Amino acid sequence: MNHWLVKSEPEAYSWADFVREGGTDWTGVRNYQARNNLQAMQPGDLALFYHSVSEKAVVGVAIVHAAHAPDATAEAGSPWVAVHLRPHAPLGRPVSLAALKADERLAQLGLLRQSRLSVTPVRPEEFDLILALAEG
DNA sequence: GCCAACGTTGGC
DNA sequence: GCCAACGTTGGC
Repeated sequence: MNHWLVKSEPEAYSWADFVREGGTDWTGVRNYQARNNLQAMQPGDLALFYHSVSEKAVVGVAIVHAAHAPDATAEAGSPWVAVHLRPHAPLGRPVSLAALKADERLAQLGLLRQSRLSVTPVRPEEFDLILALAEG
């Protein structure tokens, strides 16, 4: 099983929206590197859900419910794909960007190394550590 | 509001 | 194929 981190601006689509809807097609990714990550996702993979810009914190865990399919919001024949994500669990408490940066064990975290990439892989030990930080 | 990072576009 | 210009993202 692989682990991931997906970003969303809460003003555009928040964890609360995600929970309310019970899941969503993760559409709108228009970057090849992020698309490649979407294509590598398999059902059962877990993804940290990060609120960018206004909140800057990991707030929950999503689970990949369906592997990639063409992004219905893109033109037919375009290379863009979406996966279907469902809520898996909220975090006990959000883990802020500052907290991620402050932990030297997360120095290689994709989010920190390439802050603009909207879908990044997360190493299992990084994933577990972030969950542990959320437990306080 | 500013700016750094970075991806894309287009002229040459 | 190179690179300058430009647009977008997202942290500060």
